Amino acid sequence: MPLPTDTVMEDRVQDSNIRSHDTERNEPVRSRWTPKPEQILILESIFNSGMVNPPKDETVRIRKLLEKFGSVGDANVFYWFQNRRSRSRRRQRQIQACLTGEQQQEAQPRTSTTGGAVLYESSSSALGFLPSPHFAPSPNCLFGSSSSSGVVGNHGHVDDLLSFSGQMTLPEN
Amino acid sequence: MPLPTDTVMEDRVQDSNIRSHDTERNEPVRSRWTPKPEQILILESIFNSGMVNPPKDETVRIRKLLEKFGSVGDANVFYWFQNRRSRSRRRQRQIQACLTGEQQQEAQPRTSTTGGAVLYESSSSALGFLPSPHFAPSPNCLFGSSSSSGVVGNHGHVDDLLSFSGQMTLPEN
DNA sequence: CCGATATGAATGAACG
DNA sequence: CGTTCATTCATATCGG
Repeated sequence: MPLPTDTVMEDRVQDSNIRSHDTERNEPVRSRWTPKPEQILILESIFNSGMVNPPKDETVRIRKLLEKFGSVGDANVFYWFQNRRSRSRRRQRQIQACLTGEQQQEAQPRTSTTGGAVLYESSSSALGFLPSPHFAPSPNCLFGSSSSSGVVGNHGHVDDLLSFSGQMTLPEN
Repeated sequence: MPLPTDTVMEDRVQDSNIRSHDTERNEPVRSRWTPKPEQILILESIFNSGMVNPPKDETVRIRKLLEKFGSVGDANVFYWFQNRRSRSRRRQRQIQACLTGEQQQEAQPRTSTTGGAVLYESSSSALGFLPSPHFAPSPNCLFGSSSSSGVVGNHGHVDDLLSFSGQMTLPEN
């Protein structure tokens, strides 16, 4: 079937106008985008509907949709889906690893490779996302590691490292 | 002169990070290369100098230069330039798209693909870049903020909001 | 006030 | 070269 293999998306990196102009005095000016409940609802709907990796076109459409409930940029939508995918995946992998650690169950032949062509991952299967709300992290496999410390006073001196050529042109941006 | 020029670039300021990345001696086993500020400066300089696609030879040279400030491989340099180009490109396109809504600007002087040569980007302007901290680059077409939580009177038709199919598994919030 | 967690944003690395 | 994944950083929110 002619899937819109447009695959021309990837639109992140927009200007994150932080604390620019608070349209409303009730707005505590957030530094980063905070999706409103309605927006989250929409996004999750789409994601759970199977569209885990919307093409550029769809991304824009989604953004326009979300915009009705609050300012949002294409990049935000893009990031949201990316993080969502990544997160879901990681969760599953962790859970799997958790189980395999004791069962060593072989049940994942490559996961069909992410780079295959998974544009619309069919969530018809029982997997893809976890319907469970917030299950307590498995106390067995998960371990919090507070890796603090690491104060390093590095940095050498920037000698004459700019001895290339002085063209110094600021092309973009 | 603190003129809010459009001097922008993805300045990621994460100096006060905890687990710093000391190179020699105490390597906290870093999975991927994290360029140090000095290295970034060098790379950025070169890039802004017009050399957006350094040949192998130059890559090696650059790598050796960077090595003075921390471990780095040729591949890292190579990847860095690739990502840099890609990102710059995307930025422009996004900005352009932003403007197209007003000016319908048609311009993309597709730099001739020099095959595998150096390819000095010609989109050079006359300006020196300044390592400015994180700041709002070019605020153009972007959102602002919004509030209105809860039910919103959809003054703009929500179209087929749930045309994707609402399976909503509602997390827990 | 401080620490842990959740999540948006950035970017290095790799795939096609 | 364009797109996607994985890892990391930064900030918000919560809980003590």
